[in-house]
Amino acid sequence: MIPMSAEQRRADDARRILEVVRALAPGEVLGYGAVARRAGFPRGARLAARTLAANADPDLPWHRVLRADGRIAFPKGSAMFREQCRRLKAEGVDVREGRVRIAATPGPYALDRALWG
DNA sequence: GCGCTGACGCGAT
DNA sequence: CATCGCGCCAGCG
Repeated sequence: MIPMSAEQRRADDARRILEVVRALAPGEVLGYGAVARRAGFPRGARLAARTLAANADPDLPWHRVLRADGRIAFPKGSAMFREQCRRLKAEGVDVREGRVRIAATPGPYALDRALWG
């Protein structure tokens, strides 16, 4: 095993998380924990959140990541909250009261296709 | 090392 | 449903 500095490890973890987020198709939403699982971090919900918070890539579809219960993670009414709402609606996602009805989400997607698919 | 904090999750109430 | 509590993981003072 080649030793990796803590800094390199963080960068690598972030890269893996971002890779999963970038793979999300328009209208496909996923929870932070689900994103982390796909990236190989069984209990990395917070890692996913941190990674998105630090991200600067303007092309990253960060708005497709929600909390496990389908609600937007930002405080209701905040600038980020409104921005995420706007972006989701812009791609046809049904957002009501800052939350997405996962079960009713159209397309072949669901919240991580029932969390494990 | 210690405690607090957060774009979290989940079961219990 | 809405809340609470507690677990979890990193980062930071």
